[in-house]
Formats: sequence, C-alpha cells, structure tokens
Amino acid sequence: MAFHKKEEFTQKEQDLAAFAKAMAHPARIAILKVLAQRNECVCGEIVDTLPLAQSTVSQHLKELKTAGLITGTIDGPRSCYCINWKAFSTFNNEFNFLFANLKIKNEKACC
Amino acid sequence: MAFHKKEEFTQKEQDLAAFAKAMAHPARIAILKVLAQRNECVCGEIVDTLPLAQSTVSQHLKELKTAGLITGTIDGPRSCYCINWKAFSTFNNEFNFLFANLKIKNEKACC
DNA sequence: TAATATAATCGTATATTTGCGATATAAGAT
DNA sequence: ATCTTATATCGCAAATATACGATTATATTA
Repeated sequence: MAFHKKEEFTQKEQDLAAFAKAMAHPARIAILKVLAQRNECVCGEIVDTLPLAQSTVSQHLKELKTAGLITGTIDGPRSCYCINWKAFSTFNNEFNFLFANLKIKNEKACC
Repeated sequence: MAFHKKEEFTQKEQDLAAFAKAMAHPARIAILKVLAQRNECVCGEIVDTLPLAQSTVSQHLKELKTAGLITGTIDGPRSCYCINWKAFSTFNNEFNFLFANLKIKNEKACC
C-alpha cells in the first residue's frame, strides 16, 4: 500500500516536478553546465569531467534525455548531446509563473 | 559500494540540486502553490487540498522546510507555514544564471 | 484535570534512485 | 575479418524516497 500517488495531481504539477527531478542531482546539474559551456555538442568528454563511472554518466544522460532536457543523436561511433533549448525555456516560464505569483503576494513574509 | 558521491561536486551544484530535489514531487509543488495563493500562513488546510494522509503531508512539509523553501512556526495548537521568499529568490537567480549561459550560447540547437 | 484538536514523529512496507562492473553494440581502423 | 574505441544496457547491491497507520506531543476547551 505504499504507492506512488503522483497521478492524483494535475498534469502541470507533475510536469514541473518531473523537470525538477531531472535536475535533482549534482551530476546532472554538472552535465548541463558542461553542455552549456561548450557550444558544440559534447559526447564522452562529459565522463572525463565527472567523478563517476562511464556507465553511471550514461545513465544520467539517459534520464536527462527522457525528461526532455537534452537531446542526443548518434554521430558515427560516438554520441552527441545538446541542451533541448525549447523544453528548457518552457520549464523556465512555468517556474517563473509560479514564482511571479509568489512575488506579488508574498513579498513580505508572514511567519 | 553504491554510495552517494554527491560530495564530490561543487557546493553550488549541490545546492541547486538540493533545491530542485525539494520541488521534485507534485505534492510539494502543490503545497507551494497553496502557500502562494493564500497570502496568510496556512496550516492543516494544506492537508485538505491534497490526496494524501496527514502524516505524509507533514513529511513533505518537513522536507520543504529542511531544504529552506518554506518556514514554519508553531502557532498555538496548529502550525503555520510560509514561503521562504529570500531562499526562493536566491535559487531563482542561481537557476537564471545557468539559464542565461544557455541562452547566450545555445540559442540555436546543434543536434 | 480530562477531553479534544492539530500536527509531528515513529515504525514499517514498498518503490525508486544511485552507482558500478560486466557485457553488448556499433562504427572505424588495421 | 579482427581489433579498437565510444557508448549503451544489464544485473546487482546499497541507499533514499514515498506513503500510511499508530502513537506522541502540545495547546486549547470543557
């Protein structure tokens, strides 16, 4: 009886949470940073910058890809990853919307 | 040997990840939304708006509080929760910093 | 003081995440 | 065809997260 009740929330709540979850690990933040720094698509160089095994990094990349934060295409013998700019922007807007509400109403903390 | 290697990342990466993690559940997004809507501090009314048991909600509130996203004070027999505006703002800046880097460099996707 | 109401905490079960080594896959080089 | 290089995937172990009911703590009310 200890189940995931996530379906009981609105789609927007679930989407925001899923996006946040994709960023909820320092390794994945670091990956996004690397992808942001090097404009051209990076592949296994990511592995070199992280204190993790290749298989673990590959898994994190997969999670980011599944969540839609990055795209990945096979480029010959190697793989090429990039930020999914559009999805990232959508999330940022969504987040700012929530944030804007807070700003208007809660500028002065109440407790 | 399946250990948390989180310490091996920078403090900023860890902080950003921790903040994202706090929002990485629809219930916690929903809680933030409720706190944003009602300007005055809300207590157990949160429980009524969620499809979860009281103890579970209390746990989510604790996580949000530990992560610094909300503050909570005991107000007589009930508890009063509020958005931690300052921390929220700090996170937003941090996030926008990462995001800004992306915006400048990656406006056109490469793959 | 006893009863009630609100909310936190404990104990527990289950599910998910994190991480690694080993293995598979696929393309390029020899 | 075989070797090498780059990545993805599988299988496993350990750690965390999610959820709930039961219990506890605290303050107000009767």
